[in-house]
Amino acid sequence: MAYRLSGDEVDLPGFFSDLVRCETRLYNALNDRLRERHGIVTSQFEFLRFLRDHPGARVADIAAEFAIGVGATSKSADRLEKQGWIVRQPNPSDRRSSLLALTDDGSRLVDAAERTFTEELATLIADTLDDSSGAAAVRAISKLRSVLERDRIGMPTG
Amino acid sequence: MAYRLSGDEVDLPGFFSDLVRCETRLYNALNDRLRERHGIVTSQFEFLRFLRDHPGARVADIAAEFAIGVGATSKSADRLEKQGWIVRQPNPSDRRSSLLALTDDGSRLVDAAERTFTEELATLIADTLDDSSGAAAVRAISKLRSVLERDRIGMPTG
DNA sequence: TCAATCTATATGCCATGGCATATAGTGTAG
DNA sequence: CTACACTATATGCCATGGCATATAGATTGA
Repeated sequence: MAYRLSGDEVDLPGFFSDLVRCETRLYNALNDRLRERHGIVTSQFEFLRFLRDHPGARVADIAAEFAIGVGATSKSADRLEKQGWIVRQPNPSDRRSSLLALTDDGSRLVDAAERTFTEELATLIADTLDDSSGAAAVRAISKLRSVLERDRIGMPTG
Repeated sequence: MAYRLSGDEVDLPGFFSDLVRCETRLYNALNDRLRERHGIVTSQFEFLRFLRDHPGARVADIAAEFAIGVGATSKSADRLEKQGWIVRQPNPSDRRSSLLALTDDGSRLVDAAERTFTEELATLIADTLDDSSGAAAVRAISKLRSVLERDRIGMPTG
């Protein structure tokens, strides 16, 4: 026991519950606001924002980013394309895949939705995280994400 | 600006992305392991564990705990009941609702699954969170959950 | 009492995601 | 060149959850 000096052992199942509950409630609250103001939900906003920041991404790139299956990503792209917010452009270097890009409408939508998203998120969590413990939490979650991504934890099969 | 002394301002959208990505990957990884060993997924494990720790809970209690709709909760209970892991017992003080409880099979299942869950979770995150920043993160997420629940943020309508 | 109202749950329809599989296109060994 | 393995995406079926609505039971005010 000489090497177990810290009092930092944590209740991991309790932490996991807290993490999931926070995520659910924040997602729900952001959904409500984005739906009411822009007719989209948070997952769609995240998809569009990623595409704005990574133009020409392929379906597989998006699936990897969000740790969802490529099938689900393809269907999600179908729906956004049907709404006229994104387009599939032929990929000159590989005809199996398409390069995805925002339309002008999609571009306007994501910029407007981002303002709502940022504002709502600030009202939801800024006060609670605005101390040194909050800053530590932000760093720790960022590190956890890096580790999970590095080790390719929790990638769906399809 | 005299009162803005700290350098702790955080990138809230970045934090939200990290939080969601962690949750997704952890949930996926736990799903894989629980499915392979016990034939259930994480949401079912959480439902059963809550019922073990709150015997006689009603559908509405479970919906509130997990911040999901009562309709979804009712359907989830249907599926668990069909598997023989829970039962709906008549509520003597209100015939509109039932008191939910684990069967013996459900009880055995949740205990076995809990061992898998705890073990897998430790493998996934113990190392990363085992420092003072991790402990701070655990406290901050716990506090955030409390605030969100206190303010009833992100409760679905139905 | 009893009508109006409220509450708890169940159910239907829709959207989304997982997983399995199909299909088209790529790369490669020979 | 060409068969064979591999890869990227699309699609079908299923499970799950949101939201709207239906229904039974509880509550309340006159």
